[in-house]
Amino acid sequence: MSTRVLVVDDEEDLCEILQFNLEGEGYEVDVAYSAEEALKKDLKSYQVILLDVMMGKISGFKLAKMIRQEMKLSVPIIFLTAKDGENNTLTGFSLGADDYISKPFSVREVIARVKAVIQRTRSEGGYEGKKLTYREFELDDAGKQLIINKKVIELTKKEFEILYLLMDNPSRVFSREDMMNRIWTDEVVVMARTVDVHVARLRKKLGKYGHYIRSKPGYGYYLEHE
Amino acid sequence: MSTRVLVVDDEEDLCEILQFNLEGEGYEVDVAYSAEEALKKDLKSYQVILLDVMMGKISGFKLAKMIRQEMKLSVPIIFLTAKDGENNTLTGFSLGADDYISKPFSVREVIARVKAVIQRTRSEGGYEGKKLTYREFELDDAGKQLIINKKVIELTKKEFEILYLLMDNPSRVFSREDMMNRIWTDEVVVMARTVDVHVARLRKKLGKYGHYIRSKPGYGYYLEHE
DNA sequence: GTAAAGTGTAATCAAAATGTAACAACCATG
DNA sequence: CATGGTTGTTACATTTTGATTACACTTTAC
Repeated sequence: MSTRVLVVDDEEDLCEILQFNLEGEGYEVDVAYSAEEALKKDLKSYQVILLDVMMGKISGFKLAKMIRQEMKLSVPIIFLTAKDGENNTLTGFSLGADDYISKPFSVREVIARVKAVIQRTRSEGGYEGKKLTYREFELDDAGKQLIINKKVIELTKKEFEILYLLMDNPSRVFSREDMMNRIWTDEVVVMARTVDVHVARLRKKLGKYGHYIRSKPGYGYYLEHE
Repeated sequence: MSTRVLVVDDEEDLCEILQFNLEGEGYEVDVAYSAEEALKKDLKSYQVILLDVMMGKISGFKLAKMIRQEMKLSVPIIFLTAKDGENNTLTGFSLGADDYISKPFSVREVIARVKAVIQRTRSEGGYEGKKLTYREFELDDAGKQLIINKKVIELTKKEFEILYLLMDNPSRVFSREDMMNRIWTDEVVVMARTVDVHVARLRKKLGKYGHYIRSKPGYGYYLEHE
């Protein structure tokens, strides 16, 4: 799942710069030039909202309050304020809070914040401690390990990601391309056969359960129906 | 009883951001844009007061003195100070269990402090000597030391914090970023490799138990399953 | 049944991640 | 203003993982 970010600011230049850079980081970026425009979006579909405090009729604060109080959304919000701070190097931390950045800010800084916020919400919400199960498999996301009948099986990152994908959507067939898109970042391009090799290694580690992962010739891989 | 917080600062944006975020944390937040305005409030009804040092006619310090000496209140005060190079004119300032944060700060930091202060005043008297154990490790939070088979091992602060984090969540994998965020809270940014070095030093002190701390390539560090 | 396409997997080399010593900066303390 | 302890960074050694290729084997299409 790609991470979606919404930028709400009436300065078009700024929006473009942010959009360009955040997209460069692999985020899917949407832009709104006013609070009204932002309200037309499906706000709950974003992982982070960057919000200018000073804007046309409806201020960023009002919008934030609407988002929180009326729409009852808990999307993390990062405020952009015009008060110029000097050098904001920042890394504070506390769970569940929004944040603010003073203009002028460096793009680097914004990206750092966005990453931090996403990181935080990831490890906070249902993501942490998430355990996927399929037959005798128990995939422990926090521990990045697989447990089969109380036995721990260590997986490499790629193996973990492949198994995670499959167990998250059992009985769905994933083409090699699907997997490449989901598991490998855009900059990295690998051969389709590479997927096969990883699946083979994963199967080997699964021992007698290896055949739970099945291949459908011409289509891809999937988990056998329970 | 809900926890009441008063924010006193002449920067309206900042006040709003703090109010918004603290309310998001479940606090009841009141705002005053000047010392005079603050004095009209029922100051003893707050559990914490966030106070800007630099403000109009009456400075934050003066207000604090009035609160402490004339009104004889012991409400915890957290000062917000403008960060200037030759700081520490503050260190001599000991009006009790107060705290101060330099601007520019991150909202997360403020919230963390507020939580800490409230926590502290709540559990006053009852000393919290939390002890974590994992296999033959016994981590004494009060003494900030590790005991293995009756033997005391002195740890540096960072070592202690890393071990504490791991022992508090055994078998969970912490990325270097996780650790940086949790352990280097203040406005310090360190390289990810710095975490590695600390882990290495910690392992060395743990001697033959060093391998209890394991690394998972691509993910981070965790405590070996017992 | 046979050819073509698709898949399984061992072996190999390259790349990434980790372990750690060494050094420099920092800081509290006497 | 030395001093020892702590901390952050770098550089290099080592380990682990990852990508590709080659060849054996299976499935599919006709």
